[in-house]
Formats: sequence, C-alpha cells, structure tokens
Amino acid sequence: MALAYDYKDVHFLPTPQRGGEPVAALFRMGVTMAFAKDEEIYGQDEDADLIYRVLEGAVRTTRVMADGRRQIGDFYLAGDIFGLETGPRHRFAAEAVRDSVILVIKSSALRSAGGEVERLGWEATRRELERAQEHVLLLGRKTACERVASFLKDLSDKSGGAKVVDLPMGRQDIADYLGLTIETVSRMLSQLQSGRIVSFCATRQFRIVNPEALARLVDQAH
Amino acid sequence: MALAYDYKDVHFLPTPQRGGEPVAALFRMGVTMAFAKDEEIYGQDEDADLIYRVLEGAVRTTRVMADGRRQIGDFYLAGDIFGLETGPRHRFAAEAVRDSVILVIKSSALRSAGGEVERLGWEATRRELERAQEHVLLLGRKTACERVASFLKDLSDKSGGAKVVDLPMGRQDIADYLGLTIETVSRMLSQLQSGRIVSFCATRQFRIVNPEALARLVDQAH
DNA sequence: GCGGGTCCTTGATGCGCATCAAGGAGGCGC
DNA sequence: GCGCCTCCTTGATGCGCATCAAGGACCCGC
Repeated sequence: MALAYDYKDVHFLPTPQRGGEPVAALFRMGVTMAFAKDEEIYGQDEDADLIYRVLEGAVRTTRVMADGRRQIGDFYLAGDIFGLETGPRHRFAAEAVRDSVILVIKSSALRSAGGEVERLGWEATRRELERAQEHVLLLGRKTACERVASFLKDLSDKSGGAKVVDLPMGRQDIADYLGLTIETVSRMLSQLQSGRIVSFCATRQFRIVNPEALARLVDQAH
Repeated sequence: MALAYDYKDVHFLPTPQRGGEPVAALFRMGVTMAFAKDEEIYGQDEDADLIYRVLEGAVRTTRVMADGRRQIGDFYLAGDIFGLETGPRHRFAAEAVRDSVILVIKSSALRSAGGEVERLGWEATRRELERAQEHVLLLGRKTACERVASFLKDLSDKSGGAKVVDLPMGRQDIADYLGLTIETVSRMLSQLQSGRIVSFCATRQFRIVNPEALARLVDQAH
C-alpha cells in the first residue's frame, strides 16, 4: 500500500501508459496526483471542470450538513472514474479514503474532444446515475441488515470474484454511506458473521461463506 | 385536469409545435401518447431505447421489491424529460401519477443526431444525477420532518414561485418517495401546518406561510 | 515489551418512526 | 341528497435503530 509518489513534492507526473482499454485515449491528456489519507481532492461547491480516475487507493464523495451529519455518495476504487457526477459545481466533496494516486484531466478538454470521447463521458455519467438509483432504493427501503449485506456483496462483485475481499474504508465511512451509525454497522457485521453468511479474517478483510443467503438478503429487490 | 386526448383511441398524434426552446429540435421527431392515471409507461427491466417528455400531467418512476416495498425514484411534471436515467435497461418503471400526455422519441435517433442534440441528452442525464444525489442525502441523513419540508420546497421551487402550489400526487406516493409511511407524511404535514410554516387550502394544495422557517428545515445541508 | 493513540465491538437505554386501528373528508354515480 | 368508495388524518402501541457508555483489539513509536 506504499505510495509510488510523495504527494508533497510530486503533484504532477507524466501520465502512465495504459493503452488498450477504451478509455485510454481519454486519459492520455491527464496528469497524475497523489493524495494522502483523508486529503481533499475537491471541495463541495467547487467548480467542476476536472474529471478524475483512481489509479491506486480509494476515494469517497461526501456531503456534510450544517450540523455535521455526513452522507457519503459513493466509493471509487482503482480504475473508477469520478468527478463528473455534477453540473457546473460539485455537490459533494471528494476525499482520499487512504493514500491514493489519482489521474486528473480537464473536462473541457473532454467536451471538445468530439464524438467518441464525449460518448464515454455520457456513459460514465449514466453508470453514476444507475449507482445513485440503487443507493436511493437502499436508503429508502432497506433494513440495516440488508444495507450492510448489499454493501458487502457490491464490494465483493467489484473485486472480480476474489476469495478474500478487503474493505478499504473504516466502519464510520460505511455507516455514512449506508445512512446508519457506526454501532449499527458493527452489530450487523457481527450478526452476518455469527449467521455464517460472511466471515472476517481481519477487521478489514472478509470472505463470503454463504452466497445464497447473502443474495437472499440483497435481492429482495426485483 | 381533463385530457385533450383519449388514450384508448389516439395514442399517436402529431407532435405539437413547441419551437423556441433549446430542446425543441430534439422533440420534433417524437410522437405523443396519452396515459391514464396509474397506467404504466414503461416497465422495470424493459429495454430503454426511448426517451420521454411530460407535456401534461405527472409521472413517477418506481421500483418494487419482491415483498412489495416500493421506492419512488423521482416525479416528473410538465416539461420534464425522463427515461434516460439508465443503461440499456430501465431500473425503475415509469407510471402516470394522473392522466397525462407524454411525448416519446427514440433515443437511438437522439444518439445519432450528432453534437448539439447529444449534448442535451448528457445535460439531462447530469440533472437526473444531481437530483438523485440530493435524494440520497435526504434519505440517508434527514429526519421525517426535514424530508417533508424539503419535498414541499422542491415542489414549490419547480412551480416557478406560484403562490399556491398543488400536489399532483397522493400521500402514499410522497411517502414512497421520501422513504416514510403514509401516516408519518400525514403527521409531518399537519405539524408543518400547525407550526404556521405551510398552509393547506385543500388536501392537495398548499401555500408557504413562513419561507424562512421552511428554508431552515431544508438547508441544514450546506 | 510497553504506553497511548485510533478504531472497533458490545451492552443498556431511549426515541423516532412504523405498525395497528379507527374514524373523517371528499368525490362520484345515481 | 345519499351511499359508497378511496384517500387522508389521528391516536395507541411497539420495534428498529440511535444514542450513551464502556471496554477490547490493533497499530505504531520507542
């Protein structure tokens, strides 16, 4: 998990060669930046003229209410694109969940790049919207247990079917994503574990023991 | 509230002339359709190759879980565009909240129409995403009272500052949008009224009596 | 190893909203 | 008007999750 770059000194580096995937062209024009754990990548209400891609680490988008209540919009892991989730200004801030390396490009460059690239931006926005809609269903109509189960399954799916999945974020972040408290998240995790549905080998690493039972908790949604 | 068209007989009509606004070009190619109250416009998991615009009436997007729990994604009033909120398939169904007239066009036509029109589709998707994110904050971190207050203010803002705002939807729809029960919605409305913040002249018509107090309930969010 | 920090878990209690239940208001056909 | 339906409101009770509180696990520097 050690960083390849020290973010204090080396904020601007040549873009690594990552050709071959369809978004490659889009990101040839960017620069890489490193961010320390909990460092802000952009702020709430800042101009939204850049878009971002996680190269290493993990990112959360957050919105804080006047009295301190916090909601996390989404998490982004290596390969994910973020920052285009808004109009002219960001509605959520973005922060590094842990030390991370981020590729940054001007979205105006993207808009003027023409057909193919522009369509990729739209597609990414649609995926964001789809995730936000799943999130709405989760927050509006799922129980605490279902929310935590959905979260673990989602993370597992993202990890491409790895046996052992690790949680890049702490319990408080999970709670603020799921609209719960840290204590409830902890209790539900214990409950899922004692029900032999998942198993934690470490605080931030788990395996899915009973995929069917997990799916049953999640897929109450048609 | 009477419909100009009978949906049984006249599903396809020439597109009305609505030039002058920027989306006009986009919608010249569509056809209009009429839908009765509670009629389905498209279903959950159907192909998403059309996009829609409300000409008259109101529309809700809904998602129903296996055990009947229902979440409303959003409401759309006259002038609003909907149906592009997804990938290849719709994640939510769309239904007429009351008798409505809808303009329908092929989204493939939109995609191949080139630069300007395509950008409009992207912009609309971004607005959808922005609303979904507000919805996430509301569902994740707001109290019942704040949710209802936010809903009324949002509706009032949409009505372009009209003195008297009407609610096209029933209490159950509001509840399913706000992640509450119908009883709680009703109680919060009564509470807001007895607190002299809003005033209901009819079950489905209200005025904002104390805009500052309403804003205070809503804008706890920075 | 040891101290002190952060993060996490577990238990006890309370509150906000759901649930259960009943009655009121408005709309529509006749 | 009158009956009947659907929709809405209000009250009583209960439960799920929040809150309050304490202690345990892990990590890091030394």
